[in-house]
Amino acid sequence: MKQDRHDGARATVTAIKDLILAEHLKPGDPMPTEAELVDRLGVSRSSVREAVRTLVALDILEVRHGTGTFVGQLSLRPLVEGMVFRGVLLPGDDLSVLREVVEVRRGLDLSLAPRVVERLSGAETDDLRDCVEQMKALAAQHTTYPVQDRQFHLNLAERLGNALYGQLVAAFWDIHTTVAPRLGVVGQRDLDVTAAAHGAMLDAAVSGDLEAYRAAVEAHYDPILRVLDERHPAPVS
Amino acid sequence: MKQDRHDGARATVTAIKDLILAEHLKPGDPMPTEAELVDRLGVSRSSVREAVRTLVALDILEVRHGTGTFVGQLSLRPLVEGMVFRGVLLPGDDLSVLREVVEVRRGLDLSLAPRVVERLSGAETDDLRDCVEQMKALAAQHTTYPVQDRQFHLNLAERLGNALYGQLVAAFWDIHTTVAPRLGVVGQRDLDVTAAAHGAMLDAAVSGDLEAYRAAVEAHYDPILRVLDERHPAPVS
DNA sequence: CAAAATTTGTGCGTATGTATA
DNA sequence: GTATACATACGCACAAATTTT
Repeated sequence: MKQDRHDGARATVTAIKDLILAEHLKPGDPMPTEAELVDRLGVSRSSVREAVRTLVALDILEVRHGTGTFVGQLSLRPLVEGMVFRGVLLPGDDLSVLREVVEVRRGLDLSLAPRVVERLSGAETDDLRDCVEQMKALAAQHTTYPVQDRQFHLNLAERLGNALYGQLVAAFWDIHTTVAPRLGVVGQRDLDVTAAAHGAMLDAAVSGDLEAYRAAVEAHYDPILRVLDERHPAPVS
Repeated sequence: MKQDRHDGARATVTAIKDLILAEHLKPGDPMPTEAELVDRLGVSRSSVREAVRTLVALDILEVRHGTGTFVGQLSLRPLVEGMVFRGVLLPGDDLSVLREVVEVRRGLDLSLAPRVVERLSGAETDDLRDCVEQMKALAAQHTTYPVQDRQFHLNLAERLGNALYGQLVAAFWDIHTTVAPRLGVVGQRDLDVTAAAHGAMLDAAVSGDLEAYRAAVEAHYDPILRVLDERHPAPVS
């Protein structure tokens, strides 16, 4: 080892990670107690606790008060937390961070288009159909539908055989919907347009029309991008 | 408030975040000292330190020993660290995590294709040309070229007017190149193919040929995906 | 160059809150 | 309800790194 006695912080973090790998622990498995980690790693309680804090922040560990420490779910929650803070800290004159997030969301959906169409053409789509119907009904009452919106994109991503894609879609959905209200971007007026866009995406996908699906995705993100344009001209067309 | 005296951990984290927002601090700005945070937040030094650890893990804070604490760069480093650990912890029988990462990289590049072609057609591309030439030269000597590879994708993303896209591309490049060696995925035999694919991407972009660019992106990721296929059949075509 | 001041890093003891048996 | 095990919080003392005097 390069550092036996010193540099406890970083060394302890990697030591705990190595321990997880060496014991072949999986998400949800129990970790040794703090006291046992102190013994096995040869560092103080403070160092162990601070290292555990670091790993909890990354969702590599999970601590349940009074119960114990467990291997975390390795989710993208750290990405969401960091990007949300970035969004509110660096709004920019043109809400640039929020714009970039929306553009990434559109890019993710567009890059998934071929697979979505392939998977959904002629398939069972009751869950997605339900989401769209609820959205349209709520839009008619001038009510927002965040739950249905998120569920729609999640159900879509779940059918692709790539869990990471689904988690990225969900993560940027979370970032978007958390940052937008804090910056005063509401966009309540386009509820009908957005609900209809979801329906168009679904219709295009089940009928196997790739280009129509791509167009529907564009229409889905058009309202929010126009709201951002009203505040400041887009840096790109 | 539900927790006035207790729950110092989470409360202190948000208190520090609120402090950054209230003072309008930007990345790189100095933070109050630990002692001052103890006074202002009314919690113990241990709590402050653990909260700071959490924020350092998210790159919201940065600590320099003996100097002080500063606002962090809010980068995607936490995403990289988490995904790398996920990649080595959950390799799966089919190296599924690595496959998903590569597929996301391809998706990002494909979704950027229209913009790249628009921006590069007839533009100055000396830096990108240099990268490709160096790659080809190194490939001829059967040498890997990770630096040139990363630089190519970064230079590409930098021209798009969306910093987040560039950081995502760089982050998943880092994840890919960190995880692949640990799982024994080398792919040294396809150095020529990959170098040529970069050249083809550049040629297609400057000539404004969107479809040729898309094809070159596919060719770029084809070698690594074939290597993954050899170990286990792909879950999707 | 050297000493002092400042700031973060580490270790340890103790008291308290919380979940489980 | 009680006991036990565990995590959480606090405070102090000292070590290490950096900047300033």
